[in-house]
Amino acid sequence: MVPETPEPARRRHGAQLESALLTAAWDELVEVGYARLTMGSVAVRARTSEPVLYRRWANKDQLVLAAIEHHRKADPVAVPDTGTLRGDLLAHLTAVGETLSGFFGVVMAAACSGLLSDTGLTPSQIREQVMAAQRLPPVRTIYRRAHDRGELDLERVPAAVLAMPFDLVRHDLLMDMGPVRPARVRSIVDDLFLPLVRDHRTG
Amino acid sequence: MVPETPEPARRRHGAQLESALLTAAWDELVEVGYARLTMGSVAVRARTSEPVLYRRWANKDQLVLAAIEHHRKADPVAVPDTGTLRGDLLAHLTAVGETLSGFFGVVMAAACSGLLSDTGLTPSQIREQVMAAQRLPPVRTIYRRAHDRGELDLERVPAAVLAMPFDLVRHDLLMDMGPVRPARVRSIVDDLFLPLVRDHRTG
DNA sequence: CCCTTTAGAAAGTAATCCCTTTCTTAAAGT
DNA sequence: ACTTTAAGAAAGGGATTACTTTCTAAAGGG
Repeated sequence: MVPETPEPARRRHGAQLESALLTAAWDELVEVGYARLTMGSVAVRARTSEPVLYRRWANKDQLVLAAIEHHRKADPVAVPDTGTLRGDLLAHLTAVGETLSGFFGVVMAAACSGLLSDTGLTPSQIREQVMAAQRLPPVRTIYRRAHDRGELDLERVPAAVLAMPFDLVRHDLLMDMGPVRPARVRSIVDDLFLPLVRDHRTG
Repeated sequence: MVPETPEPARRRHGAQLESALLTAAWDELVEVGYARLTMGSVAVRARTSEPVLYRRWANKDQLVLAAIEHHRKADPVAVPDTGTLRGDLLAHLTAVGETLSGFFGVVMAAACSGLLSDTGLTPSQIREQVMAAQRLPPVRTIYRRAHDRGELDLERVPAAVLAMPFDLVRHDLLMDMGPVRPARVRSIVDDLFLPLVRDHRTG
């Protein structure tokens, strides 16, 4: 008689297990949202049990925050160097649109629906904390390079112009919850951003 | 001996009561968010009891949807006529920023955190349904008038340019959860929108 | 090969919350 | 004034869920 599914019963440990737990939590967050995510559902998805979660994170909020942080670090947004301001912007905005697809929506929803209970932070504080890392740093690099090439005068172009492409991509991510279409990225760069920069050319 | 707070025990009825219930639900939604809004908390805030709510709405989701709809109808966004494109835009964007402050964030959070359970709609469908009315109509009027005055050539200005001011205001509303600062509105109009429109002047 | 650690299963506790039922009585309609 | 409707209070059912407790046995370290 054949034993029914011997089931190796391998146990994961340490970093490997922790990563699996956080990935399971993130997937659950994306699929059903913060409110309907339960410790039980995360445990089942990770093929483990609840105490394994509670040994690592004190409560649901801590787990969700860790999952968000883990996902952000796992998928860094590319900052390519194409040699031109237009190329850099197209590439980076596209990367942002693809990598962060879903990210903002999920974080916003979590931040506004109940994440504030235990942490004691206001929704704004959570948003600021979680999104801060994505907001400015990579942009600066691109504009700096363009400035050094003479394509852009950082002193004369208004800050609102520099922020606008990223504000719009963020807007689309929040509103449509999916990746930003390539035609839209091109429109942002060619119809909106570049004409405004040309007005403030050095000279 | 004075009777301790005689408490007139007046009962509200019909439309007056219903409006009070929906207002209470909206306030609760803004203050604690969808997840932590309970039928009990709404009843207490409205100074009534839960059965009064259940006689009108079958469940929490229906109540929340009705509250959102009620709030939207109660505060229509103004579309003033100042005589110039710039004036119209400044006035209308400011009105949007004030009137819809909190609105988008609350709706997004609700739509993404649990509102989809009973309705069976996807988050995108709910967003589309609730936000559709605010997205395009008033804008057309303003641009139409500007076109007729010769300030704008609707045929030549890219759609992305026309949508941009409203996309940005919506972005700020979603990110900052508060009214948009006047300086920001001016910057959107003067630093971003008008320069782009000037490039496509008739003639 | 022993020993420490901890994964994973099972079961349970306490609290919350949606929603219902029942009853009294204040309004509205005629 | 009389009837009908529904507001408001009180109490509870039933389901979910965050979090705990206990126990067994598998992994890793020496």
